[in-house]
Order: sequence, then structure tokens, then C-alpha cells
Amino acid sequence: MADILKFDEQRNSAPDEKFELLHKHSLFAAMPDDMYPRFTSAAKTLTLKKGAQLFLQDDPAEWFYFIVSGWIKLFRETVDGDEAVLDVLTKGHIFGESAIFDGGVHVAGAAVAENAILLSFPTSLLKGAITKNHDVALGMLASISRTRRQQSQDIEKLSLQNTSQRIACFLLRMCRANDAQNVSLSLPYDKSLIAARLSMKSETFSRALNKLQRETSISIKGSTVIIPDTNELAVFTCSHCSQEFPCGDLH
Amino acid sequence: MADILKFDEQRNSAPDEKFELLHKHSLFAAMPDDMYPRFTSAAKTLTLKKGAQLFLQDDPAEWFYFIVSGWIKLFRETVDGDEAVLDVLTKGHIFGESAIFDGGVHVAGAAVAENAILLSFPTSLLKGAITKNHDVALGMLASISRTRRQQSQDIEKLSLQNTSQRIACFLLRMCRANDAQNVSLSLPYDKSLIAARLSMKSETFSRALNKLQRETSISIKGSTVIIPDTNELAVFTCSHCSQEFPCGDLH
DNA sequence: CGTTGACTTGAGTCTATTCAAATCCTGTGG
DNA sequence: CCACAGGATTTGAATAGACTCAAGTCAACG
Repeated sequence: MADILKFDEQRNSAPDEKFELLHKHSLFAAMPDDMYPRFTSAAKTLTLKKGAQLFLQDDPAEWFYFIVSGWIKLFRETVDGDEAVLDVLTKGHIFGESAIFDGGVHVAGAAVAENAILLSFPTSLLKGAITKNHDVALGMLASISRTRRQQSQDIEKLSLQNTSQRIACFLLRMCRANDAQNVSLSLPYDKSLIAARLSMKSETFSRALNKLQRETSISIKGSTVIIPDTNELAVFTCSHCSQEFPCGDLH
Repeated sequence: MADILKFDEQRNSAPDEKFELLHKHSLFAAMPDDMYPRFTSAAKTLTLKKGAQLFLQDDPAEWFYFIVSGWIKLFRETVDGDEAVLDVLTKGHIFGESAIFDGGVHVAGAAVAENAILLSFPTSLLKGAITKNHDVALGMLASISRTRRQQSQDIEKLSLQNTSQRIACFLLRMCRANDAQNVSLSLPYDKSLIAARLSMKSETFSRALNKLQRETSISIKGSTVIIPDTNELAVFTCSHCSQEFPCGDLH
């Protein structure tokens, strides 16, 4: 499987480049100088095509991953085949690491949503590092806390917001870094995956997006989104949220 | 406020009794012998009536709490007044502690769902303990991981299960400790709060419960639930979940 | 015994879903 | 560079599930 799903790396980033991003992550930033190299030297670089499966829920966790580029979806599948998308992550994030505290098995599956370059590390190495080193444990706490905060957000939204409001919030989060005016951006992954990430069917997503275009001045063509005024979206969704716009970063 | 909302403690548990439960929690169990007493001597016992508010979202977190008895709801309130119930906790659980990693403010409000006895501790004490002691940090990791796992569950359920299925799952979890046959139990808190915990309106909860009674052999009178055969409920809900019955403990 | 709040029931509405069909887009081979 | 297959997305129509608002019932408590 792995062979078929690899793709040719376009611009081969120098080793240093990958690890620079890595070192900014709270988990790796916390490592002492003699420990960090053990991770970088144990790291394997994976170059994966859209659709590749990293692991499934309940798989024993031998590896955890750092995303250098691309998008990874975390999901759970029910007995009768439905899929819930828990999160879709991109560069700078790690995943699969929490299995250490979940009995050594993954509590969600992971698959490549958009061609990705990953670094993989043995979970045993991280487990040892957390056990031995206090600062790494603190880095892990910071990292897990971030995802817990994000999940609280998600639960709130699923409970209280309708489909267009969830989409509006998704779009707002995508243009957080930009100006408030005339934001132009490109949807990072398939619309059907955005729909699943927001817990709705893709037909519903399509219709709700139309509704947003009718009721605000945003326009979408293909994967290009133009948002003349983010405040307009904020009015639409943010009063149905516990946090006022602009809300803090979650990732 | 605190005065009005206090209630007379029925059977005054001996100090040892409260702390025995406390010591079983992964966070406190991890403490070295010279640290634990600092927590128990700083602990204040709170005896609170249903309805009392402990703190609100965005409040600076001065205290965190351990539940000796009763039920506590954690919630978030939107700008326009809607409420999402993130969790409802009972004895043996802590809450408010994660503010340490959330910028020192609570990311959810907390209120008493059923008359409760709590122990409160200064967050500064915990923050110091986690910073200084490696084992406490590991205990905290275990504790946060548990809630993260629970939240993943919740998101999955909100995404994929309908109202009756969520209720059936809730009931199954309540009789996990018992036998599979002829379980009789009492709902632990108001039906309207169960409804909110499961992200539905109380009218919907009432109707969905009726539906469950029509379609399985369970019966509910007031807050008393009789479940002749848990497998019947499992058939109803568990194929719409990523975990087979009997699923593991989350708390 | 009446009041209050919790819960249930009824009727109508709206949101999101399903299933089916049409349309658009993209990567591929010629 | 273009045509085409296959997948992704959109649209339509009908349905189902959950919600709102209003009214009724029940039970605990003073």
C-alpha cells in the first residue's frame, strides 16, 4: 500500500527546514539538548498521497507523527460504517501521540486528506521521554490541553449552531491571520471533507454555503473564497458562540 | 450567594472519609508524601445547594475542585444566552483544574446540578506542584487524557447518533457496573439536564424516551428506570458507535 | 390544599437528511 | 493541446427528525 500511495516530493526541503518547524512545537521545544537529537535521528520522513491510511482506531500505536506539509484527517468509524471526522490537521501539528495515555492504542484513525509530508517517531521514544523528563511532560500537557480546548469548542458548536453558522465560523477561522477586509483564500481540502469536519452532509454543506452567499457579501467559486468583510460573517455566527470575534487561536 | 445556597450536610463524613476518595484520584495519588498534606491542609470543604454557581467561563481560575458527593455541570453560554452542557460530573472527579493550561481562566462555567460536597484547592498550589514534581505532571496527563477521550466520544455521538440512540447509550453507561439483566436504577439528575447533556431539548428527550419504551422492554416511571435486558439497548445504539458494547469506562 | 417547577403532550414548522439526477472539474492518455 | 472517464459537487424533490410554542399533567413542598 505504502508504495502506491507515495508521491514525488516536488521541492525537496532540506533536512534543516523540516526540523526547524518541528522544533517550534511545544513538545519538541521542551526537550533538552541531549534528547532532541535522539528524536531527529530516529525520525522517518513519509511522503504520502491523498487517501493513504496511517492507522485505524484501536490499532496499537507504534508511531506518532508530525506534519511538515499537507493535511491529515482524524476520524472514527462506527460498526455500521458511518464516519465521524474529529479533526483535520496541517503543518506544525502532531497526531497519534496521545495513544500513550490511551492504553497504547489509537482512539481515532488517521488518513491523508491532501498530499502530505510527515515525520514519524516511535511512540516508545516519546513515552520514555515523557517518563524521564519533566519538561517534556509539561510540553505534552500544553499540547493535549490545546486539543481539549478545541474539542470543547467543537462540542459547543455542534450543540448550539446550525449548519450555516458552523460554516461561517470555519471561514472566519481561516482568515484569522489576514486583514478584516477583502480576504481572498482557497479552501484547504475537499468540500466534502469540510462538510464532514463540521458534521454535516456534503449536500447540506453546499446548500448552506449558497445561503451564506445570498445573505452576506461573500462569494465562492470552486475552492476560492472571497470575503469582502469578515465582520459580516462575525455578525452571522459569533453571537451563537461563547467567544466574541475575533476569538483566540485554537491551534 | 454562598450562604443562601449552602445546605445542611446530612451525615457529616469524617475528614478521613473525604480524603480517602481524594487520594484515589490519579492527580493526588501521584503526589509524594511531603506534598499531599499541603493540599489536604489547604483544602476547603464546600457544601453547596443545587443551583449554586462555582465559576463562569472566562473567570480567572483561583480554585479548582474535587467532588466528594453530588453532581456538577460544566457549561458554556453563548453571547445570546444559549447554554451548552459539556459534562456533568460526580464524586471522584476534579474540575476547573485545566485552567492552568488555558491561560489561567476557566474555559467553561460550573454549577451545582445536585446538592454537592466539594473540596476546593488553590490553583496556584497545583500549578506549583505540576511545575515542581514530575509524577504530578504525569498524573495530570492521565487526568486530562481521560477527559479528552470522553470528548472524542461525545463529538462522535453528536455527529452520528440520533436522539434515541444517544439516550440509549446514556442509559447503558449508567448500568455498566451492574449485571446485564434486570437492571433497576434511578436517574442521577434532572431529565432536563440529561437532555442538555445530550444536546437536545427536553421535549425531544421526553419523546425519544417514549420511543425507547415502545421499541424496547425498558420502562421509566419518574426517575426510576428498569432495564430488563441491556443487550436490547445495545442492539439499539451500539452499531452506531465506534465501540462495541460493553464499551470501556470513560470516567 | 394550593403553588411552583418539572415534565409531558399536541400541533405546526423548519432544518437537515436521503435518494436521484445533473453538472462541473481534474488528471490522464492520445 | 484536447477529449474523456471518474470523482466531486450541486441541485431537485420528498421525507424524517428535531425544534418551537402552547397547553396540559404531575409531584414535591410549604
